[in-house]
Amino acid sequence: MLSLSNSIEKMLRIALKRVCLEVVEDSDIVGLSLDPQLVTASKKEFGDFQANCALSLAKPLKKPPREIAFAIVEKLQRDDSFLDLCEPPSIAGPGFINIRLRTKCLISEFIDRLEDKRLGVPFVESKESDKPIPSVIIDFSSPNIAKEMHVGHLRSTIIGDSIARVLEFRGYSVLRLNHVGDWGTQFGMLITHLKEVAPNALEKVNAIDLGDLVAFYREAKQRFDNDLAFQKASRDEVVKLQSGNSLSLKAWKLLCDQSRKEFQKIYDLLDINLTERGESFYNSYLQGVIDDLNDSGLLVLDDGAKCVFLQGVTGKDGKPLPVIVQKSDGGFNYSTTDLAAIRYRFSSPPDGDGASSVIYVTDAGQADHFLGVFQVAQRANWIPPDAHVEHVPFGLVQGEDGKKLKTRSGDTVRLRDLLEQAVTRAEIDLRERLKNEGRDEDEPFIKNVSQTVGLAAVKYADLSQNRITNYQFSFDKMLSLQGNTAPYLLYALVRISGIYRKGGASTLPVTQIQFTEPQEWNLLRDLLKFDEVIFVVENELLPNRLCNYLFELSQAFNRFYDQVPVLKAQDPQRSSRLALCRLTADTLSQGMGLLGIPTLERM
RNA sequence: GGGGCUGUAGCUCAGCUGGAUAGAGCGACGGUUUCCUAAACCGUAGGUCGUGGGUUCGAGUCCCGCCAGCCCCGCCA
Repeated sequence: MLSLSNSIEKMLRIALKRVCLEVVEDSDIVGLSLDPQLVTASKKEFGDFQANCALSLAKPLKKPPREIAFAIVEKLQRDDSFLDLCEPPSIAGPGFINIRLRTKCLISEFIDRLEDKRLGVPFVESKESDKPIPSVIIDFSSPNIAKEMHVGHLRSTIIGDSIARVLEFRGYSVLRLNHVGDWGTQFGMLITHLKEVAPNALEKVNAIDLGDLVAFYREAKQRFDNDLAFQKASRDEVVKLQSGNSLSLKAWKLLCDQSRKEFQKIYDLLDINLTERGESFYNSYLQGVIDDLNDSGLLVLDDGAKCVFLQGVTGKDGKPLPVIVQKSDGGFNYSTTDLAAIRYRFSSPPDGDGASSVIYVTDAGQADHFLGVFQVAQRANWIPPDAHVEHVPFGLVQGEDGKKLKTRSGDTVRLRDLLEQAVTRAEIDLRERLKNEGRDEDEPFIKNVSQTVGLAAVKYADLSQNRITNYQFSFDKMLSLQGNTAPYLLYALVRISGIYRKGGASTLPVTQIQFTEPQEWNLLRDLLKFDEVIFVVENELLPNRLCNYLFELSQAFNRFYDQVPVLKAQDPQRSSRLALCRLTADTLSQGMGLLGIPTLERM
């Protein structure tokens, strides 16, 4: 309904301007807001839209708001194009203008949707016709080599994936980058440990399976924390690695390959596509970052470290905080890498991606870091004028005790186990239900439904919450099959499939569509809001808005399904309702697809 | 000490440029099945929107103070 509300807004704007001109002089109108303040009606009883402008204009126009509203409505009632779309508007309360779309208008929108594979969502256009479609880089997931993926990665991974899917659907050219932690000081201890524990691994190919990487990492970390000689060896190893020592590189590669295999299992399970481009990719660009910063006069040597001091960000003593780009020992750190990445991503090919927008999906704890890095990049002129860079933060994953789940030293829920458990619990639940209902299903069906439901539940639980707030991790809630959960949405689709299985074929042309029940109109109105929701998700990068919408849509459908017969109805109701079911199914599966959740015909 | 985020029903959370009587879900209580999958639907109960000011015709939403929780704060990422 985006195009409809845009049209109505234009008509309102014209009416509003005329009303204002009757009251004030031409020269005074510039100071007035001519925004009709058209929004979705706050309650269904009020209609489809409401215009709130009369209230805020009361003071400047020195007239009661209801009088202004009345004048606007009067103008609208003389506008044939408006009356073609809407019922005569009404005034309510202190001066709200309530607008209700004509049923023929809703039905014609509905018919358009039925034939539109994109469900009313337009393709993105470049601002200038000669320019290519904007390309967006989404940096998400980004686990660390030699560590297991845990719940924290889950958030970044599925939120990032969903945002990517929405932008792809809109037609952006999207590059999904997995900025894996495949470089840095932790490799010193890992390689040192590897060399001691499994020296053979470096001689032959595939000589060793590292097995549990978490255990391996823990062992190395523990030795690093407690053994001074090991610490020294680790630090030396970092230098060797960074200077390109072949044995060190081999060990490094071994660790990366092993991790990559583990990550890929999770990505396959979750159906996540990513292009791996780890931190190490930017190694050859790090010195360029320093040189560039030096040339632009931003670089300051402080306490032996090369820094850029931030503007407007002060620490203790009120002094500006630095971003350290080269440590006093000559080594680079994560800020250097992130800066190199920004520079590369915005630079034109071949030594860059030429992105018009870069989005980072990481936890909110990194907000300060990114703020600093973005500022430096800005001041170094690495971000083109039309381009933008954005940090999309999300809250912590907390346990049921409300405390952060540990990530560094053990006691982390492994993502693999978590997903497995979700699927197992879905399976137990399914088998129980089959038993209770006396249904007999084969094993492939049970396995497929369990996996789909289990994984969907995990994804949806995370996505359906506003990402800014902390996420309270709870197996029970995540896997609960009632309420605002993935299974509820999946079930609505299953019901629709059921109707088609029982012989639901439309027998009348769409021109005969008509609706009579309030449940039908409610469902129809919800269906037509899909394009607006996608617009919001694209702009706010909040997948939970889409979840909310899909939940409300499912509720509207379930009420319809419960109270209005489809197959038993006579035409034209029967065909009309079948069409409604079809669009509901299309919208739900499209919407869930954008959340990265596959759907089912039966469950 | 400085900065960021959060504080809405017993619990988990929505609340879109400030707008009409603050909404869901779970849990609790009660009802619905000759009918397309009851993983559903309908109803009841439950709120000084952390707190005190301010701006405004109008504040959960904007501004300031305070309280509480969590996170971050120069050579880890």
